[in-house]
Amino acid sequence: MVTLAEVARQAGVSPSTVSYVLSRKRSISDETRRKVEAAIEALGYHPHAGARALASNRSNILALMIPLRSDMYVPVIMEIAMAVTTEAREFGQDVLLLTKDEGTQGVRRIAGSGLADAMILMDIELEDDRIPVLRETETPAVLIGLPAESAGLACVDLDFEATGAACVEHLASLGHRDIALIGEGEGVYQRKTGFAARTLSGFQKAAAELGVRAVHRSCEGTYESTAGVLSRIMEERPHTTGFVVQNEAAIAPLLSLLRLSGRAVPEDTSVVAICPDQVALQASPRLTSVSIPADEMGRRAVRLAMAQLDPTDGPREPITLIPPTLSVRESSAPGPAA
Amino acid sequence: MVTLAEVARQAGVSPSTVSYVLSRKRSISDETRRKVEAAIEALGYHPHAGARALASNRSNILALMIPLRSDMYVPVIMEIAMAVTTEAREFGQDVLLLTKDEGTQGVRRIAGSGLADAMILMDIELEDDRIPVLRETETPAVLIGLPAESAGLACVDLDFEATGAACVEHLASLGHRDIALIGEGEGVYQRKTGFAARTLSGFQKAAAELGVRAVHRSCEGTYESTAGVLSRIMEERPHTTGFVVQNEAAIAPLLSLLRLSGRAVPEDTSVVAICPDQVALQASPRLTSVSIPADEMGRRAVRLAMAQLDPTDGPREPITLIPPTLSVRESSAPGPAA
DNA sequence: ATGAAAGCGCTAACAC
DNA sequence: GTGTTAGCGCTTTCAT
Repeated sequence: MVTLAEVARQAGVSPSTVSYVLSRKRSISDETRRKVEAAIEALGYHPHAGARALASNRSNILALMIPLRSDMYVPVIMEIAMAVTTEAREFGQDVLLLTKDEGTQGVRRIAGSGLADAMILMDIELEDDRIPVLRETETPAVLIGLPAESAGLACVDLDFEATGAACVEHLASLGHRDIALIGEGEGVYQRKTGFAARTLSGFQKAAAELGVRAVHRSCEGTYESTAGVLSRIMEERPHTTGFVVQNEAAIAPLLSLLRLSGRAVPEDTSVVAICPDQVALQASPRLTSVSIPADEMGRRAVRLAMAQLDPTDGPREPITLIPPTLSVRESSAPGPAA
Repeated sequence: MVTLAEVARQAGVSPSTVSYVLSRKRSISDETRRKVEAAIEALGYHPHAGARALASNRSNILALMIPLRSDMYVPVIMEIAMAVTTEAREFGQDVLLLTKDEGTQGVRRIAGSGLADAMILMDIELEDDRIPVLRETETPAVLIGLPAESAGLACVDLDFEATGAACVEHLASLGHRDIALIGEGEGVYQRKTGFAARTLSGFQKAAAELGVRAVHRSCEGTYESTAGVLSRIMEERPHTTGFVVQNEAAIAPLLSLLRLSGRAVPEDTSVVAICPDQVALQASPRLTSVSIPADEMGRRAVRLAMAQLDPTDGPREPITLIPPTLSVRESSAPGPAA
């Protein structure tokens, strides 16, 4: 193993100089810097992570806690994880992957061991039991999602309330008067993950304001359950011409079912999805959608985490709600003339 | 921060004793052990990861390198990552997430810094440039996938050759004489990831042996490309009654298209998928499939990695090919009587 | 069965 | 602009 001391010897300087060349915490003459860099290169030196963590009290690791098996659409989680990892590298940080089933124990372990400098938590429940531990241990942390009580915590999330409203507004502006929200599975609402409820709330408020008749049904996302939900909606509200789909798993079945029942999209029926762009683009027809900005959420989470570690103790903005972006594609068109 | 020294003082023993209680590397009297454990509990002590890594030359971290954006089905990657993480915890290890785009640099960085004790690499290409670096740096490593030259490397993968064959055998045994393989996108074959080619090879050999007419078409997985592939197959081989689908993204479009064209599954046409069980189960009808044993692959990879770290230097088995399991469900049925 | 003490490789005062 | 050196918290000989 190549050590900093060896690099120093090879370069003919002191160990601390090598350290300072690396950390840029003190000015170094060009000549010295060159010698050191040459030695580093020649020896293929990499600082020992553990030694550095011990001496500096900084591990340069961000812990990311993600759901083990989730109701949420897996690609979204994956995209967030990749965004976090990529952005973290920009700050010279690595990412440690933890599963949510480690729960409060996991948070304690990370906080206590100095394994990570900060934590990023996903799948936040309204009354998430990890939050008190975060507060108690004073671990720098960023939540992706919104808990009931977020005081003093950094949070990032899509503005789901505005998202629900945006979908209604789009359909209403096209002249649809009867619309339906095909939501997440029952479990998601009961686990109080917040986002589904917030979408629903925005959906209902906007519908009320715009005078649009709106129904909501939760849906498990299988072909059968989607078929059941769809037929119930069409029985109760035969004039429904607009659908908002929140459960990504239900998208394919819904399109397939509409096609089978002879309702053309977008000629007879409009569909607006809340899903990653990738999903909206690969469907046929390409879907009008509000995208889930997984990449941006992940990157922002990292930046908020880094801000907490930074000495420049700027006032931490408590909650970052990313405004929804609705992209009009091929699945929505003017509805029945009123 | 609670240190081992504080625990020692509180328990009235020496620091080394506390260390030995933790590592179980020396026998400790029951009484001493109890005192130490009580102190640990009372103080909420967690060993400092960096200090431990420095002193022991073991980080208790496994690095997992996964594709950033992949041709492979995302849920499979995710499931492997989760399996690795879960299994790693069983060995007291944590998982560091790296992206494949860090490439050989990433491998060098990890190997040189002692950040991880071993690496697990996914998305292995036939001539993967990370492999020489692994050899050169003598980093303990496990590959999930099969490179062209695997000498001296631990590998885990599904036996895709046998998988392709198993699908053919199943369809042949049901009396299908004309079958088609809807494969991965062109890119996957060209990037030489091996698994797609191995499946094809097994498919073709088995077909030849069993006297079944077989075609293969690559498919990007979008609705349009699936439609194109399907219509071309049906033009060229109108008697095709059996499909094997390897590209998971093509499953939903294929089922939808078959339904539209009036071919009932499984009455008129049989479909066998190569996909995670979860996907096979949520389709309608539930699909006969060879499952991708993501969980088992991840767990085995961890065990192989741990075996390399272990002093008990048992002979390392070079390649672990997991035999395919075909589960008969509702999408396959007897074909045309010959 | 337990203790004392020498590092592990790096950072960051404290010198100059 | 550079060197000297005292730790960081733990593991692990070497003693007893």
